[in-house]
Amino acid sequence: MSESVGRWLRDEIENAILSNEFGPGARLDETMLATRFGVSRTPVREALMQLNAIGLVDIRPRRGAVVIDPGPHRIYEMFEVMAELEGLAGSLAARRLNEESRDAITAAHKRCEISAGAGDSDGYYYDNEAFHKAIYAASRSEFLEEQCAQLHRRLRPYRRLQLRVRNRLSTSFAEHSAIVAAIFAGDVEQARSLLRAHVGIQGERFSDLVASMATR
Amino acid sequence: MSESVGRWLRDEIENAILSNEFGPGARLDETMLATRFGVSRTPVREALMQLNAIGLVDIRPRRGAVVIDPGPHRIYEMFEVMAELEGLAGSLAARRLNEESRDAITAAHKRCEISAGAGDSDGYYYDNEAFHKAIYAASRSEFLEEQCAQLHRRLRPYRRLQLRVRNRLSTSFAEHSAIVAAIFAGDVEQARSLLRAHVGIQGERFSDLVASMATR
DNA sequence: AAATGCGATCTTGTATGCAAGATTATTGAC
DNA sequence: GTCAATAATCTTGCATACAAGATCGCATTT
Repeated sequence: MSESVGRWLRDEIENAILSNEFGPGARLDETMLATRFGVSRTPVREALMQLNAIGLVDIRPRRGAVVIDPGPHRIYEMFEVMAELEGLAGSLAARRLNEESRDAITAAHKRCEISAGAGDSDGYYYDNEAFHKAIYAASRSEFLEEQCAQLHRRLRPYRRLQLRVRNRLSTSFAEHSAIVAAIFAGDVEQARSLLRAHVGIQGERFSDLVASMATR
Repeated sequence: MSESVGRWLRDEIENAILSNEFGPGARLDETMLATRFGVSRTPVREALMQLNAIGLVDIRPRRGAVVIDPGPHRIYEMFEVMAELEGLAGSLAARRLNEESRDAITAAHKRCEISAGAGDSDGYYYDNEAFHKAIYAASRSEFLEEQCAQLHRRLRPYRRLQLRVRNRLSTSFAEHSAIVAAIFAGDVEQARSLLRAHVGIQGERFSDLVASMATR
């Protein structure tokens, strides 16, 4: 609570959305949220506007805010863009690698190896996140890093769903190893295409997942 | 004024920033803005938060909002990402082209030809914008289209600066022609690399421009 | 019985008020 | 004369109040 109430509320509501407590299509009543969090409507409105700007909620004038439902197709589009941005990050990382970035990537990769070996799906989920963040940072492009982190965050729930798929952990880790090798070898184009494929496949697998769920 | 005051204010302040009336680093005093536009502080605050989310202003708790000064290096980073996204849009356009998109691109390209031939820098500026928007739309990826449009908008002022450079109009138009040919031929990789180069070069030229201005 | 019009109620959008932190000016000491 | 500390002022952040549009329900009509 050391920060302003508005920012705190934004994170709080964002988490509630990402953890599916407020599912897609849910109405976000200002008064309801205000009483729930014990604040007035003003900071609630501010939080909602920020979530609107991020793309998590839709605000229609005089009609309130609702949680956006991206739908499988749009989620696939988001993975497509994510793949491209990660590919760029990987290529820049391969070109500009320094010792600090190299160590950070190595450490994150090691942690992934441990959790993947243990079959710890939740653990791998977090370590995987750190691994990708290390690559963003290694690109040495602050803007790209921010864009990647933001999109990564929005895709979080779907990636989580994704890792539950059988054998995905070891496949993902094997891909990581190849990516690390390419970056460390300074192979710009290889790093780009491997990362693009790594993320892109996630998107495709995701839509498979959704499709299989929908037909049931 | 049919819309809400908040949205109107957001556009108003955004324009003031993009047209350099509020230059980089300028303090955006809430009360000042409120009296200037004849409204209360509440909608001003909302507008500022939206601009903060877009990335145009920086809001530090209890210390007010200031117009962000990206600096040449960060602007170059933004062009770098823009190049990648446009490349993706171009490749998707080449793969998914339909008659409607084809006509839209052709029409926009024709308008560019006319204004470029007339040496009309301002006219070309708008037609060029429409041309790129036509390619975003042709990608048939709504998410990508939105991302491109948003970044394109943020880079607007710098691109404008850019077109003043000598011979840039005819060079740009020639590049457009090659891009259109690649997309219409369905050459996915060619469309991607041409667009990437087209935008990327803008970024490089921009930093040249800034560097030459800075040394004076 | 279904549909449409009217009114009550609820929700959002904007304004204003008040408290707390930040900035600035003034005063005092060295 | 300069630096530091304290007080006054200003600005932001949150809460509350009020107005206007949207939603929902009821009644009336066809």
